[in-house]
Amino acid sequence: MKSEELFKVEQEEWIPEISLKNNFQLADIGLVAGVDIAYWSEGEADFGVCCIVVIDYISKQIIEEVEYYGQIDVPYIPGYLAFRELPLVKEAVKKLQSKPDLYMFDGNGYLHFRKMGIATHASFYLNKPTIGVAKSYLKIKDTDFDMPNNEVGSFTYIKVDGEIYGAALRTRKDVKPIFISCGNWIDLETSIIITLHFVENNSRLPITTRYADLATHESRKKYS
DNA sequence: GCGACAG
DNA sequence: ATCTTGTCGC
Repeated sequence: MKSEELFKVEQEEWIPEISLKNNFQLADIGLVAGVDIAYWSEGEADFGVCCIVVIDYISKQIIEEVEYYGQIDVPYIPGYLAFRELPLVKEAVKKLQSKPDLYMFDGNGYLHFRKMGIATHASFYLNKPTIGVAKSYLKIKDTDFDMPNNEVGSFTYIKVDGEIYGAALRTRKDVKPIFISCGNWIDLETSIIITLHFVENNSRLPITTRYADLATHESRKKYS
């Protein structure tokens, strides 16, 4: 499916259904936050720093940036990313002065073998809609994804046992797709529209996630 | 035991 | 995620 078609249905006949699935109206989205974490180690101890970058949906200007770093004592286990990263995320969120209407995570939401990736898990602490934006594919029950066409905005649904878990989205031509899934209180189509809205010409990632990623790299230099 | 494996 | 040089391309 192409993004132009998505926009069309989003603004026409799908609106009633969308409004049942989202707990908000797209037009009411003002501030969107990008969340990411970078790691380093000191001897035997592992440390991480979480950065949150808040961006205005319309102007795409950065409204606020916060960071929080600390020791990490939970190992990375595929499927359990939230338990490793959320402690830092929660502390970073406490430092926010602004109130984001939506959060975008580096990782999956519903596209997860227990339908509970970090984006979904985090939503219960944030009480805000969340979107999962992953750079690589987390395979669920031997389900491979279909490669979307090589055209900006093209995507393919990822179905497991007939149920849609997420989408492989081509955000830039000639560049690998990224994997979008619902975190919570938002539907997949709206998640894709918002993601594409924040993609610019220098990265396949939306600037929310991209800026948060760059910020963590800068923060790490200070602390390590 | 072997392979796969978001970040 | 992180360790890292050069290199191909817009």
